[in-house]
Amino acid sequence: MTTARVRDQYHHGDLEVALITTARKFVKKNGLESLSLRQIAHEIGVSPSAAYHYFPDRNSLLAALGFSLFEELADYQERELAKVAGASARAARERFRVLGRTYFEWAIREPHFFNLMFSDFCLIEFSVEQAREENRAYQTLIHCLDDLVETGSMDKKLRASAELLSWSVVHGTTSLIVSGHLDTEDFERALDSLELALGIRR
Amino acid sequence: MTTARVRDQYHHGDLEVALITTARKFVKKNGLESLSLRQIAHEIGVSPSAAYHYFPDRNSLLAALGFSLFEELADYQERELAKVAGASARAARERFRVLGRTYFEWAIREPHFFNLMFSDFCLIEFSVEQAREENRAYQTLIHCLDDLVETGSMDKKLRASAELLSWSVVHGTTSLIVSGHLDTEDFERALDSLELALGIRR
DNA sequence: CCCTTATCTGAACAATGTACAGATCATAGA
DNA sequence: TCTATGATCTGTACATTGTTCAGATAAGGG
Repeated sequence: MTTARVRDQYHHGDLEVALITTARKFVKKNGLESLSLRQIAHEIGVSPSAAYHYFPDRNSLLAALGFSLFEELADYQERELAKVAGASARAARERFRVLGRTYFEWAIREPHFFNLMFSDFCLIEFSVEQAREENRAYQTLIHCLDDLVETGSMDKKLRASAELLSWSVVHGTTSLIVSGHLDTEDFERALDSLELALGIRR
Repeated sequence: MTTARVRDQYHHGDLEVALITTARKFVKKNGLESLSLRQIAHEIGVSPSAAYHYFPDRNSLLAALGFSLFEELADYQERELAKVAGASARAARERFRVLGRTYFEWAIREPHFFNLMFSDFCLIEFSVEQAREENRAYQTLIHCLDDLVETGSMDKKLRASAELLSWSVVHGTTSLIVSGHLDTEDFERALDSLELALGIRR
């Protein structure tokens, strides 16, 4: 009785998460620019100024949403990685590609999310918390590269370069494709080139 | 007498470029979000609706600005590249780094410009014209890579991968640094790794 | 010199972010 | 169980924004 689909209580009960959830829905559909606090409030069935009890301004709501999206991405990646567990060289190589592909596919499926995550909005609040979240993905990458070395699938000499290079290539192509400067099929090509350059794949 | 610093004529004479120039100034200082057509018009000394004779809406002005920024970047890169002309292997390698560094430094010096260039605003109008502008930079890269192969500074086998990989790494690290996910010094490290991976440098 | 056309003005409108004073409720303490 | 305190939300208000449109103004060709 405390929560209600159509507002029938003076107190919402879960307004903070409702704000983020609804913001998520709007950003997903129309991107950042058109996002309106008033529309969100209206959708939830709450007054325009209610949001200011949880967020100092519109930017902060966007930042909070961005933060939650980093979590979502990391969750998604870990879920997909679990599907190709295994100690074999083949599994290690597959995990490397899956790690890149999930990043890319996430961005392609929800370009507005990707744009938000790397926009100005996600610069202020993020430092410790975001770093922690991102480290989750980064640690996964490190682990993945170590597996490649251990199974003899990657040139050991390039191991030190591999982290930064992999992340840059994956993020770079993704960003360029999302912004329309490269074609979709370029991603797999870039992944191939990356593997070749890192000495991965027999 | 046709142009005037302080408006004293009914007709401005050069309103279209004045709009872009002034927009450039505002974006440079405060980024995209805060850009206001009314402020621009006020700064120029013209009525708020005057802009609509040249641009259908605010987005189009931003797109036009973005387009001109791609030109600026290409100009800047070509200017810097000219400083390290030469047929030697050393010169070719230096050009490769300069090409990356100018991209990066441009973005670091004017992050708001970089954000605009790869934002949603620059997706609509750009297809033919932007492609041409970007090809200017891309052709430069191709030429640069060919020089590396010719002077024996790059593994020929990796030549095919090099274009996409180089652009992705340079754009990727730049984007991640501008958005605060990597540190500034990571760029040169990434460039080193890229060269190593491509077999460049003795 | 007039008249057509490009250029710009002025007033208007709806929507937005945000501030603030007050209403409403939930709950801890009596 | 009653009450007061604090958290939560409303209502109103304001300045600013993008955008529209009818009309004023100027430039330039016939």
